[in-house]
Amino acid sequence: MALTDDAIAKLRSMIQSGELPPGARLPPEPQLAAQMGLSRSGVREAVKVLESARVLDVRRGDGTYVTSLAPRLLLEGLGVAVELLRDDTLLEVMEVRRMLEPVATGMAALRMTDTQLDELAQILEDMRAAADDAEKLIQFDTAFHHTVVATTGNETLTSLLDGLSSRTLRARVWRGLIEGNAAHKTIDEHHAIYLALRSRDQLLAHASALMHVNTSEAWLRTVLAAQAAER
Amino acid sequence: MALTDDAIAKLRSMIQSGELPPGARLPPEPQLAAQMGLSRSGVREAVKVLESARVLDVRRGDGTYVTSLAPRLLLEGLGVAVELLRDDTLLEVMEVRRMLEPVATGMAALRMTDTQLDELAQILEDMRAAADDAEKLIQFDTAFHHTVVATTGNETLTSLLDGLSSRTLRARVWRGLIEGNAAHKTIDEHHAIYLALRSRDQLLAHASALMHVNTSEAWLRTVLAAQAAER
DNA sequence: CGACAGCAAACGTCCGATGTCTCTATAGTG
DNA sequence: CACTATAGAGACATCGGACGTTTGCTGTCG
Repeated sequence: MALTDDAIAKLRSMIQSGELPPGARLPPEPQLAAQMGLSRSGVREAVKVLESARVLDVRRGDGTYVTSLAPRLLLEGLGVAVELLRDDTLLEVMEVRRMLEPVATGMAALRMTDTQLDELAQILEDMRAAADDAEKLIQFDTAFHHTVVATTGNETLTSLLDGLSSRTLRARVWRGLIEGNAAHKTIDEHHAIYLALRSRDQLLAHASALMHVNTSEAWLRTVLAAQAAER
Repeated sequence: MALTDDAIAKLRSMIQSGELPPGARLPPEPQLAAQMGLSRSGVREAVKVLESARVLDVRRGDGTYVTSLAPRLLLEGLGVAVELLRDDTLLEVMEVRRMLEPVATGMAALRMTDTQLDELAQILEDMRAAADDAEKLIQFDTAFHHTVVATTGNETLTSLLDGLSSRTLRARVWRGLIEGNAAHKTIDEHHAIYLALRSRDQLLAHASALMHVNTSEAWLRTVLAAQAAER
């Protein structure tokens, strides 16, 4: 096919070139169709694709606008992509986290403010209180890591790591952790990371984060193996 | 809106649940429309979105199929996302590369075969021969880093790093490098990485890769600053 | 047995109509 | 005068059908 894909490419290049800057409003669909030489249907498909990529923001009854193009938006798709990866490639994802998250945590140790540390302490407390509630544990776990990475001030990095730790991936790991009575130990690992961050010790933060991701990876392996055995 | 997005979500969940495994063929569009309770137009938009995300493969005259869902496909979108990032966030991307690529290169040092090393040597030679041809330099530069990272055997990692080093980003850096008469020095950096890999020295590989990314980052800063000054 | 023509199925594209939502300007009201 | 309710215009959402083009298959013919 060509027409619709051409339209997608054309819109993308108009945005990339600055002809359609963030916040700009696109012409109405019929007009856009005329400009690009295809029917409104084709334009709608093209717009829909860019909307799903968070490049365009379609407001019904109003018009279509270019988003802010912030990393947090454009990299959102990474999360859904990871959700669709097959089981055997999840270990690859975990390996990337293992490479990236410790470095990011180490960097966070250098930049974290007292306020942010207190925030972490609060999350840690919540986690302890959540005990065996898998749902809440996952939620606080997500918040913990997000908060740590976010303090690097690098939104791209944060979005990437958020995406790599998709919800279903986290859920699987925690399912294993809880069933294996390792939730408590894992919460302690978070505490260790917290302590390293509070002492602004980059190396220790790096090491504790690596230990932690390693634990997650191990449990993911367990869960995947158990699941494979079921068949 | 709801109908089309519901359809997207429904298709995605059918794929994620394994109801539509890789390679599976979807029902024809009209039938799909009936199943999901919307018109063919809506189905087409949904399919188009998933096709652009490399989740579905639409073959005209034949039918629509689920792709292999390989990381290389699903993470392809990262590249186009990075292409659309605004200039001020490119430095964030570079910072992520700076964190990830050295680790990956270090890992490659442990796993690289002699054949792969020879391949690298060839690329290096090509690079030297390309001299001032920016186009070729970019191409060989891309090949060099891709080859190194690919030897980690981690397709997810490879796709991520490929995506982070988008073509336009590379092009900008090299433009700066050439205009600044630093192309030769940069090629030497590649040589240093190569030597570290050949001696299977993980730490040295890590260090040389960091030095190299750092150089790229510095030139990106220069290019961005020069561009900002133009206005 | 192989090549070719024809057919059926499926996607690509277009068109026009109608529904629904938003924004805005206007008229009305206290 | 300020505020509110409302009517209308504009824009996207969805639908239904029609027609073109491509692909894969199949049955026939040499």
